[in-house]
Amino acid sequence: MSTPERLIEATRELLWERGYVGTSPKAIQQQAGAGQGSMYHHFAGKPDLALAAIRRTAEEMRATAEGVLGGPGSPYERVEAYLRRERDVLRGCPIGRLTMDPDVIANDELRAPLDETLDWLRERLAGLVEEGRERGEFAPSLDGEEIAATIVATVQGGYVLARASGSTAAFDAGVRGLLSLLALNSPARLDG
Amino acid sequence: MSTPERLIEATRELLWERGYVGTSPKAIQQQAGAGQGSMYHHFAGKPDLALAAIRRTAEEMRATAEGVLGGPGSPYERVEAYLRRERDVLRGCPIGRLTMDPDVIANDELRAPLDETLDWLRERLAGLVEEGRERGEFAPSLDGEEIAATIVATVQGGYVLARASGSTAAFDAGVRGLLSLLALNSPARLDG
DNA sequence: GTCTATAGCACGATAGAC
DNA sequence: GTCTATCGTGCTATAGAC
Repeated sequence: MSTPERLIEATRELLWERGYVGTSPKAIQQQAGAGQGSMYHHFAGKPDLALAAIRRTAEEMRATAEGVLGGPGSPYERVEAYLRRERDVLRGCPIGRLTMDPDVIANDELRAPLDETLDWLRERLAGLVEEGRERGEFAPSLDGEEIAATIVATVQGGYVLARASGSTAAFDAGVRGLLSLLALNSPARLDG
Repeated sequence: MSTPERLIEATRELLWERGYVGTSPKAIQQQAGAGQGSMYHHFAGKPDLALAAIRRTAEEMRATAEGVLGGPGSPYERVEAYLRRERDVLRGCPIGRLTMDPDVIANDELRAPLDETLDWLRERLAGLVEEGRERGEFAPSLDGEEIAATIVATVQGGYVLARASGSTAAFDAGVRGLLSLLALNSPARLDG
């Protein structure tokens, strides 16, 4: 792996683990096995490197989500697959966690990938919910964009509950609760 | 206000704004208008001061939640009042945001208040949901603890969505979506 | 109780040799 | 491209005068 590659990967790991404020250039260099001068040769500085890392993580997250949301099954089944997909729950969401970082939020360039990714996810889910509503899988009174926001928020908040308690139980409970609510008024769903 | 008081309040503000990793003793001293020696006279160090600040914020959050959850109205109405209560959405949750702080999660003493507070909140809501279910306000198939986890997660995740987008819209959408799901199978609720 | 002084180290970045 | 050296600043904390 090339040095810029290793620097980006090291930054991705550290941003996930410790956030932007908690990640130092020195730590990145050590994790990447690269020297000081090497890092500053390939990147303008910490914000520049973080931007590359965040963009890659955002792309990866979109691809992972699309893999499930664009997969087989009815809209409800795909939403369920998204909610139940395997996650490193106690590590949290590598994109969502950055929203709590003051220096990321203060920098529009760093914030943009977060906004775009979560916005894309909500719109993707909203379309799926609308489709499911037309099929009678979801109650007609539901609003696709609102339910999509609830779904994404439940996942993001699930990470918070899990990390606070040091256990994945609360995340799983939140997901099960949401699925039970979504299954209401959906006779087909209560069969299985 | 006494010096220890001012130091705790300054720490609460900074922890909310910048998290534990992003908050320095120097910044605390400046915000509190206290000197270096003064801070170390009253507190053992940054973790000790943070613990006092976090405990106070946790207590305050419990009291605020109890004010709504223990208020007037049916269980559904009290859950709705909790979800719709005024919040400083773009600032995020002063307790929830700390779960993304690696140094807080690594320190059991600092993590404990977060765990206890969110756990209390979930149990309080779970009891309310169970009560509402017995009254026919919520579907019989729902599980109190699961729905409680979904409610708290929706709020915590709503903050994430709001901060990513720089707007409160997504938080509000998530709350409306959850309320519409909770109102399903509750004929009384669809009247109004 | 509060102050200033100082410690030892890490921060984020630049300079310039190789 | 990568290295070491260095910069000026800020970190967390201690010491000791007042």
